[in-house]
Amino acid sequence: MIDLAQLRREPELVTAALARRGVSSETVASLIQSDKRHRELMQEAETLRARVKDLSRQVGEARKNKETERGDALAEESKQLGVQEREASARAEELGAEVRELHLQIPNIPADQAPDGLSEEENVELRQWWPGMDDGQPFPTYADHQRVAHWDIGTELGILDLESGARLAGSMFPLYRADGSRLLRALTQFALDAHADAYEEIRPPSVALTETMMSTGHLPKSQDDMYAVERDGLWLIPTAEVPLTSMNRGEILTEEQLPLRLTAATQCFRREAGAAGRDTRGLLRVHEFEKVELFAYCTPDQAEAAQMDILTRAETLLRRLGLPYRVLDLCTGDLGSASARTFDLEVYTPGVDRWLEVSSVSWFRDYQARRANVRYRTESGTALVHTVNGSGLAWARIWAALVETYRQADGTVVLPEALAPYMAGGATLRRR
RNA sequence: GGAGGGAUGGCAGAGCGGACGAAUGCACCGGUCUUGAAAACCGACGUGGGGCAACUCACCGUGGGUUCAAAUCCCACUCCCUCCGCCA
Repeated sequence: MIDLAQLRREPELVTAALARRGVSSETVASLIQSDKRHRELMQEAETLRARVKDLSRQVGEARKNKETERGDALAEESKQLGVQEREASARAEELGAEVRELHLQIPNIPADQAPDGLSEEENVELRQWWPGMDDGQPFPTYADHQRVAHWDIGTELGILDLESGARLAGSMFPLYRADGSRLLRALTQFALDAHADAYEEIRPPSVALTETMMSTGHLPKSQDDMYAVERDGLWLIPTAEVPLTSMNRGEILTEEQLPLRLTAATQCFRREAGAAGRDTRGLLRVHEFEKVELFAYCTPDQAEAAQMDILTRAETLLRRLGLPYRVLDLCTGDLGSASARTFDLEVYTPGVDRWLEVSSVSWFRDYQARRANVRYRTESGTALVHTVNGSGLAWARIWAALVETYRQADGTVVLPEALAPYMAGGATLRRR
């Protein structure tokens, strides 16, 4: 949620900033309007409430002094006022709900540095990297044996079984087997080890309460993209960002605890409603995937460095895996609604000849913290923390990139050095 | 799933219809004393909302209810503890 106090203080500035990401001034104006009216009604109700409390006190006093008649009269007066107070409170509450609803719908204010734009076409590519680039070599050229889609390689080597996955859970639920399954496990291990120096490893539940989903902004907005376990009021997490952001919900941290950095490997579940059909073959887009997430609560001053650290770590993993990638600075129109600034990492996959998003590194300012009510103690009181997060990395697409990039002429896949320690059965994937 | 007990400020813990936003102890912070520290003493000491301010409202697990008045009474739920059952 954006800061209502700021909206009241500098409405033009906020309106202009939100316009950069396509929020109409009418939307903002209606929130300002409702908020104002809400405060008026609230004051009205509170004044009445104060009078009821005062009269009640007097009733007690009168009765204590055995002034029965005066007590009864005061009680009666208070009772009348109570009726008015309840009405006023109900009106205020009604408008409060309206304000909240409008408030929840307003996306975050984009960072000044975020490039302007309306859609993903206007994202800015900051840089590319590929093996050998630092030695002045050109972007790799790929042989024919590398121009094979991962779903074909997977079937050929018996390491990816999409048919079985579909039989068990429906389409877009991949089933990995043999070396393919082990590769997935190796990747998680590889990444968690790489982040262990600065990030506490967390193994959170894979489901979350509605309340928890609310605090990250996934609900109610993205309800249709989430799997629900309705009977128990639970949702399958779409990313570890959900549990990590809410871990300290409602708490006040000390400044020494910050930046509080966490990492977690979890399954991620996404319904991808409406996405079926296009761009969904193989592992391009799946309902369940494994991901290592990096996350930090920090002070506003630490936020930029914290975001850069996550971006650097994600990039480092890609470099160690020897996979070409590019970094995009998302334009205002393509930012996730809670984000102030986001960098996407896209890996190049030669078999399907595409750039696939494998990480999205975002700075949320205090937008999520306000909803989750996570604060830290400052000299003069408390302040909301900033949150940043990003994947490091999402494995389904990395899996695809690896098998396509490292496919040999003989059809086997020879994995990069970095993974060797984690592939007990050998770094060469072959049919067994 | 069954029976019982519990949930109050950073922690411990009292309060069980009327000035309770809440005793007390500990912790933390400021001060006195001291060469310095400890001890002792004095003081401050929850969070959030509204208001220029005086001030005011909300919050004692959560949500409802009773009452002139609820931390306190009633109902439902959640979580924790003990015991029983089931179980990876």
